[in-house]
Amino acid sequence: MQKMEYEKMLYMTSAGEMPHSCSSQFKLAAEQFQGQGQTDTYAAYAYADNFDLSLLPEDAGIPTTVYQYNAPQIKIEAAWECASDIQELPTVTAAYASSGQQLIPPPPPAYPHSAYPSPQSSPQQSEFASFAYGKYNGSYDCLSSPCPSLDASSIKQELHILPPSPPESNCETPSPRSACSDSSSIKAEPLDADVESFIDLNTLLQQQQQQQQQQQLLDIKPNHQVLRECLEDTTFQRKHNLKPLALESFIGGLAEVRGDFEPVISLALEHAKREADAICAKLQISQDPNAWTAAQVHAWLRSTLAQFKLPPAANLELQFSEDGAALVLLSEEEFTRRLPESGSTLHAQLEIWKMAYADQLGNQMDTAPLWSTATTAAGYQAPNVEHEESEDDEDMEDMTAAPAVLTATPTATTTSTKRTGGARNGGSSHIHLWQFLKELLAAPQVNGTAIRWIDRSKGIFKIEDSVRVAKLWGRRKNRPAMNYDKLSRSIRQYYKKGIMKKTERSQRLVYQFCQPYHQ
DNA sequence: AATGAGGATTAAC
DNA sequence: GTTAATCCTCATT
Repeated sequence: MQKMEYEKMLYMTSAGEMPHSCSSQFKLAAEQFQGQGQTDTYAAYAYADNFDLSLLPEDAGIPTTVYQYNAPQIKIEAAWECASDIQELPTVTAAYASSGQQLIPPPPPAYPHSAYPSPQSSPQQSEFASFAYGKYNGSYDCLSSPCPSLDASSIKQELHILPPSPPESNCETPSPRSACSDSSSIKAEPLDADVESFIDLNTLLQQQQQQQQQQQLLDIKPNHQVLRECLEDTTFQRKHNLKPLALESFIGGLAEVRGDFEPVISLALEHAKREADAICAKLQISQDPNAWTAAQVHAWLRSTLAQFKLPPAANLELQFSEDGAALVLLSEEEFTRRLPESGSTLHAQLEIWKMAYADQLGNQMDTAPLWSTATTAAGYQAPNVEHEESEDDEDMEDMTAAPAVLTATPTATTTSTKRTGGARNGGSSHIHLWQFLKELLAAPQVNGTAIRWIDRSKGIFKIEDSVRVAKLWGRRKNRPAMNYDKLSRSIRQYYKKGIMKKTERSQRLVYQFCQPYHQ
């Protein structure tokens, strides 16, 4: 792993090699936080679109830790890139226990799962994508940094020192292109006492603009003199007690990467959820898009169009006759076909809603029992410590521990109490298996790498971890004895119902949604 | 051994 | 009646 691969990673996103799964809506959520902790000059370099690789020091001297400071943002994308390769989470949180860093005792986790971008959306899906790419572009160098000395707790500390956001100045629209002018119409009702900890997008946007200005200034400097100077400057490393990292440890570092970025993603998802809460309250609609009536779909569409300052659709009701359950099954292409100007944005936003709701369900399913076993008075107990009574939960516990770090912050202690923790199934036990599978496919923060799209346009997916998918299904249906044998039997029942089928060339664990169920 | 296919029965709604 | 869970046998990979 030398410079070549280093460069490859560095340009992975800009070269269009960003995995299809790295969705724009996730970036959308992620960029809500990009202002945080980004006051350091180095961050601007990591952002630079035209980051000159020739400026990088030779292999041995790559000051990888310089870019690690940008870790929270970078890892959001980076980790999804590698998420499919990370199955075994124990190493993730084991890092917390072994890092030697001072760890803040975690409160109950707000989010048991890491939040990964939906694999459904294409990079060109929305205008946010280019923005996000521009921002995070060139940041894959962080992938090469296992960050042994910068764990989530330090990230949290960075976030913690941010100036507090004015509680009433919410600009809740997640897109940077959506100004606050419309936000009054969707302003969050004080649904609970946690509103005051709301993240203020105004602040974030201002910080972001400052960074853009910084970047522009840098761009016009000949030979990237400032960049050179900063790359050679090690004060940053000393300041943060960072050590140069061996690129060879990249693979092993991915696990830690995942652990590190989860808090930020949880925060992003948290924000998305709060925004959704506010809109739900205003429109009097369910948080679950599947529950929307056609009229509520229209209300949501109009609200979202206004929110993003998109041209209002004259015949929205005619174009979208679906109810919520059908709406969530529409592809981005279908959205775009109906509304060329705004379809991708609407689809992306809907994906965020779905993700936020799925995350909430995940919390309802898993938070309470996991918290009690995974993070007790022992503090950061290494998750790979056996919990003999709950083998089924070990994968979830692993996902829970990392986000727990962040929940110590003022902005993230919020929903852990407001959720109906411990209420298993959350009233979603009527879900059909095919819907659940689509939900998993759309919410990899829940399923990890257990199931993924092979060819989304054709509705072909693969169950990568049959045991895990079966467990998740069993959890959802409150059927502890569920296994893949039973699950697959149900899937096979779908054959004659025309819901699913095996692919033309039958492959193990590969199934395909039939057309009406996958557009 | 894991997975796939499908029959049969049962339970929940 | 529908759907899924469960159990089963047998075939395939």
